[in-house]
Amino acid sequence: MPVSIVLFEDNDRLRESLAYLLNSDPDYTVTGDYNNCNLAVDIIAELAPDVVLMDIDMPGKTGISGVTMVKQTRPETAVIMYTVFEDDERLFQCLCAGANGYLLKKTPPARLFDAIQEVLNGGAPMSPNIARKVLNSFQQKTDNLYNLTDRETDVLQLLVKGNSIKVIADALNMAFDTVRSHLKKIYLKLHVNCGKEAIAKALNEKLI
Amino acid sequence: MPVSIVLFEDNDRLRESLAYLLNSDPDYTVTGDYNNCNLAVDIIAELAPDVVLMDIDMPGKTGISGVTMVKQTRPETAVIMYTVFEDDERLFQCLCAGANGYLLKKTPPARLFDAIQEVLNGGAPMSPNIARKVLNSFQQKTDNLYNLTDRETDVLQLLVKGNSIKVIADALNMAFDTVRSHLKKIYLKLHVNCGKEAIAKALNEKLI
DNA sequence: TAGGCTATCACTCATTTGAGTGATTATTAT
DNA sequence: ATAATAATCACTCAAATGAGTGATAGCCTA
Repeated sequence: MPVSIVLFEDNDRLRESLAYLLNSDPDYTVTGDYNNCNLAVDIIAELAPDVVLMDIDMPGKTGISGVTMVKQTRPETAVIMYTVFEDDERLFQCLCAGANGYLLKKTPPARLFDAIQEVLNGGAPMSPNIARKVLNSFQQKTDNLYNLTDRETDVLQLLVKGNSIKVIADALNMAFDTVRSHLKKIYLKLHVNCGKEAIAKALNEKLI
Repeated sequence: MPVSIVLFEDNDRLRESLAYLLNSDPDYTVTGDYNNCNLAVDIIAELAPDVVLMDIDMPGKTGISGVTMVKQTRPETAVIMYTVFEDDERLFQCLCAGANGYLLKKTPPARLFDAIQEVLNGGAPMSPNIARKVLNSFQQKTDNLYNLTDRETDVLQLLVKGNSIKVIADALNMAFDTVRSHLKKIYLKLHVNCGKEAIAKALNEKLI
């Protein structure tokens, strides 16, 4: 049985040529193609495709919510984004929504067959730039963006683990009021007003 | 000028056959091969290779600290992990250390040339399983692991942004004491003792 | 050597928070 | 119909925290 594919792509010419290309190989069959993903839930439930190729910028719902809908309806359907966008914002939104691959439209069309095979074999096809961005996102290290001193960093690290001032003081062998003194400077430097905000900022921006 | 490559791999037979394979193509040259990465800093500083192939399990320092050393010494050298390990633990440690690619040893050797080209072109070659794991890591949403109710989730979301009880109460149109009531249940369910710990746990485990 | 930065500690005061206890209402499940 | 759960609100009390102010000592630099 050929691999069944559904396309969501608002550029009619592109969508039709993609369908033509994929259908030209008997191992693949496009069972549906749409210029928006507003009804993605019903479509996916009905067609139950193996693979979805999803554009991002479409009238109505974006491809990002498209991924969410597909995955909620049928998690086993593999979704490959197919878009011109390579900004971090949209990229990571798609990944968080559950995309299984991310190809830029400059990808040579022949590579689509490889990508579909790859995703069916449990892989995650990505354009080179995209893969690099994804890997880079793991390299934390904000080069001490807020100019915290060594001691302030010590205090912040313990604070972020949820320790109270008293415990931090014990752990670092300093007086209770010294910790509070450091905390005040930390809050100033991070532009926050309390420990809770500092923890949130430190974790979100990987300052620790 | 051929692409210069350094190998760190403690299996002598494998290392030698890799070197032989890569040297067989005049576009590539292995300028050094080592059975451990203890002296990686000096080696990289001296040889300044374009690409490093790095094993993980080696006598002395692991390939994980190997990546760190290479990247600290010469960030522009691309490091491709080449290992049998595909556990999340080591994988993400390597990525955080700055690895630019991650290939499993079951990769067909011919694919090494592609991978090296890919990494030189700003890509991030990964074995399919690895790429999938990496993408999956973005799908947060621990399916309500701690059985928080809808309202508790509302409160936690606001808490995590650093809001005070008073602000949360206003935002959710509930009484101050209602928020405190929800917070107590949240702390119970998360097994924490205070808001700071709750924030840390929520962010670390992506509960929100 | 004078000024700046860091690390240290102290004291006050008002606010915030955690913990304990208890209660009402509505919805859901058995 | 009864029990369980969720959501709501109230009150107390002690502890933790933030903000303000100030001080001392060591180190580095201009």
